[in-house]
Amino acid sequence: MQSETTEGGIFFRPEDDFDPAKIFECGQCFRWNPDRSGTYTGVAMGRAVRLQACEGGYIISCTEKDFADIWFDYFDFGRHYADMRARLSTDAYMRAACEHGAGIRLLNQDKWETLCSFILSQCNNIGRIKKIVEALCRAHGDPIAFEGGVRYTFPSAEKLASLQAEDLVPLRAGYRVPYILSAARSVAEGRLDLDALSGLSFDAALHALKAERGIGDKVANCVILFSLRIPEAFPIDVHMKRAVEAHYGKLFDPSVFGELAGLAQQYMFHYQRTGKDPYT
DNA sequence: AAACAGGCCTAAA
DNA sequence: TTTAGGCCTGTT
Repeated sequence: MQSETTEGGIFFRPEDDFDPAKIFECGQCFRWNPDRSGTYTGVAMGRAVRLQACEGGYIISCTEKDFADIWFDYFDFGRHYADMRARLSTDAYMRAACEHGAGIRLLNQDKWETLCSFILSQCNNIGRIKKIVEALCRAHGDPIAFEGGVRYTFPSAEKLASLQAEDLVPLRAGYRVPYILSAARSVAEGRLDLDALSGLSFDAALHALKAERGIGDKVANCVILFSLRIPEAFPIDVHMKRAVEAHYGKLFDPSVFGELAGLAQQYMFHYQRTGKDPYT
């Protein structure tokens, strides 16, 4: 990947798929927002950054060290998405989904933030999830100075574990509050070691996550795919269920996509939500 | 107004 | 093993 220090941050030229709008709006993250010009600002990995398109590439407002140590991996620049799309284009439907989703990348996000955010996501729409997450960060995260204003980090599991349910009433997160507090305590007290999970098999990681209150198949698969980097995770929500059954029937097994299953899911999901699939 | 959201849990077949 | 109803809250 070509990158260099420039005015306002690091200039980089992605080798293949990189469409910020698709990456940030395809439902895998909740803390990136665009302005009118399509420039995104986000808070992730304990930092606030701006990502803007420019002639021939993009500029991200960070140091060279952070680009190498954090953002390269966060944006999954080590994998070749054009190749993976080609390998997933095994039938007319997947070809259409891959083409429609060209530019998507799977982010490698913070494990605890992903776990907590997707617990909050259950039975909620993206707008409300984002509001709840921002309220959580504003109230309990650490402030970061950013472009003359202030942003807030995602609060650590230890921080949340020190709170009571009544402290989180202002989030308006309802019955999900006890779930995130319980998860925070499991992580803070070492019963749930998220870093260790990423070294396990998919089945083992799934089993460990589902042992937590408030974490079922869907949330666990999101955590595994979006933060544990175990690529065969395949989250199935109501939209995915519809897409899968329409094209592959009720007996579909995501393992037919092997290690590309998670990415296949993203393309299918995005196509289902924003594309024009004549069969669903 | 009543139903429904990008699930999960529990109880009951 | 599968299914129904309830759950906080906000929106339609």
